[in-house]
Amino acid sequence: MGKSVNKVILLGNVGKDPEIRATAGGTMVANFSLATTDRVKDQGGNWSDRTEWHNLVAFQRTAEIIRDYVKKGSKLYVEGKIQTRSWDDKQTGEKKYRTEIIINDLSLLSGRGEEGGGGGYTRAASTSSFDQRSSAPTEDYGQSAEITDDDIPF
Amino acid sequence: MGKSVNKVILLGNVGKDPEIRATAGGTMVANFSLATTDRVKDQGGNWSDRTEWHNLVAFQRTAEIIRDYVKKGSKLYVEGKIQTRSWDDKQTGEKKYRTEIIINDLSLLSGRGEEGGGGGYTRAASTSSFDQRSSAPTEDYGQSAEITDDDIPF
Amino acid sequence: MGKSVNKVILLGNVGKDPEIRATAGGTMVANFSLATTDRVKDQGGNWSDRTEWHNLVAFQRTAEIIRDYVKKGSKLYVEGKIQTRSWDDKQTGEKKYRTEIIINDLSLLSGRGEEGGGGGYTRAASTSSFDQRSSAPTEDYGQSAEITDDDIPF
Amino acid sequence: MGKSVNKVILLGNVGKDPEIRATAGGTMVANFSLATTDRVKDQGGNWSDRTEWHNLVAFQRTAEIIRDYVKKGSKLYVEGKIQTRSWDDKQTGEKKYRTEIIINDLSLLSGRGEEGGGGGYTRAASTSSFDQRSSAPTEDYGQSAEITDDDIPF
DNA sequence: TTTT
DNA sequence: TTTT
Repeated sequence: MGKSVNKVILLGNVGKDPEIRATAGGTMVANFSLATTDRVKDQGGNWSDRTEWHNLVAFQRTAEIIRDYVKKGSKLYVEGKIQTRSWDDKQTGEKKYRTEIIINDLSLLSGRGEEGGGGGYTRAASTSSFDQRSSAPTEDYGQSAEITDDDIPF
Repeated sequence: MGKSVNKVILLGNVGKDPEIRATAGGTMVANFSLATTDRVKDQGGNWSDRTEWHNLVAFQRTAEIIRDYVKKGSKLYVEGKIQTRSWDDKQTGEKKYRTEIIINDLSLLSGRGEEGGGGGYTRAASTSSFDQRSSAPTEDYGQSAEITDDDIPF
Repeated sequence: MGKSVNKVILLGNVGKDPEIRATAGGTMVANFSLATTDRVKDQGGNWSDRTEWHNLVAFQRTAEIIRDYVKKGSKLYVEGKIQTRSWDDKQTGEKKYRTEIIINDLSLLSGRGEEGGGGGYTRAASTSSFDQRSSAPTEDYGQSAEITDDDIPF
Repeated sequence: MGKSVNKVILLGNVGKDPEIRATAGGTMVANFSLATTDRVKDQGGNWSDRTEWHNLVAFQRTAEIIRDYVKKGSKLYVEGKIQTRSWDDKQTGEKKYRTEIIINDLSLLSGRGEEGGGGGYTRAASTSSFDQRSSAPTEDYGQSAEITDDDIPF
């Protein structure tokens, strides 16, 4: 039949310091919210910003990275999937839903203030780096490779 | 500061025929659910499928395309963004949330039964098609371009 | 510092039957081309289609799946990363480049003719499926959850 | 038939100050290279970094943004599509290929040194911001909404 | 609750 | 050519 795809890409800012817990079974869990902001036209036709808050969840090793490096205000790139959990509210007996993004991969782009533009989580920087190409491809194409109006795709 | 990113990519099957409406202001709206299925390990360590239902919403021209071509069972590729709306429940007075995917782009991959593997919505098939290259690039590289163990990135 | 991201998403049709090989080291490799088609405005201001051919490469288990299920004409969803290899042309002594998409994940959306709209590679369909919700969320929200003009994000 | 998809997502660092030109037809064009770095296992089984250089191209308004805000060292998030141009080399008569990423959308994440962690290109910050939800969803779910081992998707 |  |  072919697999399905459920993929989310977010780039935004963390709203609060993450909450770190462990389940009864001992799995590390990190919970936090991430804001993305959209420019939208409101009813009056004016542009304004609309902030969307996403509930993010990470497990195990990723949860540990979040515990160690992610704070309120951190700018984050996240890849994940959408998952909606449901339960019956004890008070009202109603079914309730909560949609969360389960993080598969993340990249810390910056933190607040003291962290400046860096301070990431990459463990044990590698010592050797091998590029297969010695020179930049930018240099090595002739006159004929220049983009002309014919190449413009619109 | 840099913009934020809120992007969703889904590939799955439509749960029911879409509901098509217009708002009071006359904007066409399409609502439907899309299932994606994940292979997960359950508590017993066995693999099983977990189906996730996503609430999709489309507006205007995209809503019309959905009205005309999308049915229960259709396989769809969708690009969109996550949006959570909230309101106060009239009965209980509680705040309720509903997370939806606002569709930006979609591709109909197949319908049910009679539509076989085709029958999409692309309007007015183009008559001319210009490929810049006449043959598949697969052919045109020499012996030295073959992948060797050194090229394997793992 | 934060990791970087190199991600490609393609949905298109396979140009020829894949070539399957093994490296000297015994790693299975699959090579094939995939076409995606863009609608672009040409110099005369007319809309036309521009087909882009991508060089895809897969290794190991993914290469085996491709060997078994992917054919000329197959419609495929692919996730991967961009990689450019280079070598010195034996004839001219020039540096040559070849950009390829290394497949990380794929979904077979249909095959040619006889396969109709299905016949994928998912092994051993699962017998149990647990949805946390029994019905489509589309049903279960009240009047107040309906989208109004105020909810439209443009 | 359904449309195809050709989408690239990159997050990396700019290798040199962009080159800004205009075509004969007056279209603004920006060219630059972006590095992404992958952690790969080499032949000896050791982890090392492999840097991939991508050729990026932007047109019109996006080219102007790049001219004004993107520099050598800038960290960038980019969305685009893959395009391979070809031409006949005047010297050797051989067919040559150059694969480029045509930028559709970008987000400046930071520059070097003096730019600190900000200084983006978003024009005319909006004055009003309307969130539909007054309080964080993080707070407002009961005990039963907590993630347990049953909720963990692996 | 974030960020500019 | 970048970045840590």
